[in-house]
Amino acid sequence: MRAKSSGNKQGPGPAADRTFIEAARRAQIVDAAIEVIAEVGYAKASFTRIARQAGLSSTGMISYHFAGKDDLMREVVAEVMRVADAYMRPRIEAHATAPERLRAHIESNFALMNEHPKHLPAIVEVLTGTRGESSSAREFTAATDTMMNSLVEAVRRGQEAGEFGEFDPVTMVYALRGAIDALVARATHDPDFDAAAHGRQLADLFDRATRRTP
Amino acid sequence: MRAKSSGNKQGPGPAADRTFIEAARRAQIVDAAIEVIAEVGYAKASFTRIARQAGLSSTGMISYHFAGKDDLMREVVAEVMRVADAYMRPRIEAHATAPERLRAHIESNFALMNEHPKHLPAIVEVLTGTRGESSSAREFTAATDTMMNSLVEAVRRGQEAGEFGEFDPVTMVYALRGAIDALVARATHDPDFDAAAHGRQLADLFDRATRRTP
DNA sequence: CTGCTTTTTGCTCGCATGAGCAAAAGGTAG
DNA sequence: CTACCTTTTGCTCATGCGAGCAAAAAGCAG
Repeated sequence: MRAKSSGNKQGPGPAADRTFIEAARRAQIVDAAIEVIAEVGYAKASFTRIARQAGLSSTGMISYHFAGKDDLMREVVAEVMRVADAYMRPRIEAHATAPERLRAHIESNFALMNEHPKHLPAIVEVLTGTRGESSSAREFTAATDTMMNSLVEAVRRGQEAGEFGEFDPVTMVYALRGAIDALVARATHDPDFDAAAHGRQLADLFDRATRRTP
Repeated sequence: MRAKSSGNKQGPGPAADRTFIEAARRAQIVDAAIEVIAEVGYAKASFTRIARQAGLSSTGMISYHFAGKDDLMREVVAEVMRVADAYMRPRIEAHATAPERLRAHIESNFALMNEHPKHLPAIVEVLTGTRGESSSAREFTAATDTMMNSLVEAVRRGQEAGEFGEFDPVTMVYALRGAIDALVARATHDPDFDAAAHGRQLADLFDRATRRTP
C-alpha cells in the first residue's frame, strides 16, 4: 500500500490532498455504490458488483482509491447526507412556523426521492445493514442521532411556542423517521409510486397528529 | 443425505413426520437463531454464531436439521409470526370499534416486546435483510403483504363506517408499520426503553391522526 | 520516474456435504 | 424373556467450494 493511500484512510481527517482525477474516481465509485446498494441491498453490495456498475474492470480499483469498505460506506453516507441537506434545508427554512416546517421536512424528503431515487434507499440500507459495527458505522450513527436530536429539539420548541399539541417529541420523531423509511422501502420496488402524493398524505397525517387540540 | 432429511426440506409441505427429538432440536436452534439475529443482525447471524448460542459444538448440527439457511429463516419467521398472532389477536378482537382496535393493535404490539424482547427485532432484521431474495423470503414477504393488506382493509372498513376520518389507508398503514419498526429498532439498543409508554404515545399519535374531524 | 489502472494472488469465512460413529428402536430366534 | 442382529436416528468431524475483500505485482501513460 502506497503512502498516499493511507492518506485516504480515515474520513475525519482533512483529506483535501486529492488529485482531480482521484476525486472524480471516488465520486464515480460512490455513485455506483449508491446505485448498487439501492438495487440489491447492503448485504449483496460487493466490490465486484460496484465495480461492474461503475464500468471498472475489477475490484482492485476500489481497493486502490478507498482504504476499505468502511471508507467507501462513509463516503456514501456523507454524499447522501450532503445532497439531502442541500436539498431540504432551504425548503424547510423557507417557512416560519413549526407546523409548516414539519410539513416542509416531510414533503421535501419525498420530493428528494424524485430527484435522487436511489439516495434514500441506499442510506437506509447502509444504516440498517451495518448495525453500529465497523468504526465508520458508529460515526454516522452518531451523525444520524444528532440529526434526530435537532429535529426533536425543533419539535420541542414548537410545543413550547404553543404551535404543537402535547405529545412526546422523541416518540413522534422516531415514528416519523420510521414512517418515511417504510415508504422509501416501498417506493424502491414499486415502480409507479407517487412520491409527492404520499408525501402530502404523510404530511397531513403528522399534521393532524401534532396539531394543538382546540 | 438420509431420506427423512429430504422430508425436512421445503416448508410448504406438511412435514409433520418429525421425531420428538428432532422437533425439540429445531425449536432449540430456532430460538438461538432469534436471539443471535436480534443481537448481531441478520447479516452477521452465521451458522457458527447460532450454533454457539445454542450450545452446539458445530454448524453441522444445523445443516443436519434444516435444509439450509432458507429453511431456518422460514422457521424463525413462522415462529415469531405464530407467537405474535397468538398474543395480539385476542387483544385486538376484544374491542369492537375500529379506533379501539387500532389502538389495541399498537399497544399489544409494544406489550409483546416486553414478553419477547428479541422476537420483533429478529423478524425485522430477517425481513429487511433478505430483500425478497431466497425462495423463502418471497414466501414470507407475501405473508407480510397479506397481513398489511388485511390491516388496510380493516382501516378502510372503519372509514366507511364513519369511525375514521379521511386519509389514504395504504399510506397510513405503511407509516404505522414503519413507526413501530423504528421504535423496535430503538428499543434493541436502548436498555431502559419503556415499551408500554411508547406504545401509548404512538397509539395516541395515530389516534389523533386518524380521528374523524369534527 | 510517477501517477494511475489492470491483473493476479492470497487469505478468510460461511455454507453445505458426506463419511463415519454411537445409541436407540425394532425385529427375530432360541 | 433374553440374546443377538439389523435398521433407524442423532450427531461429529473433515473437507470442499465459492464469495468477498485486500494487497501486491505487473502494465502503461504522461
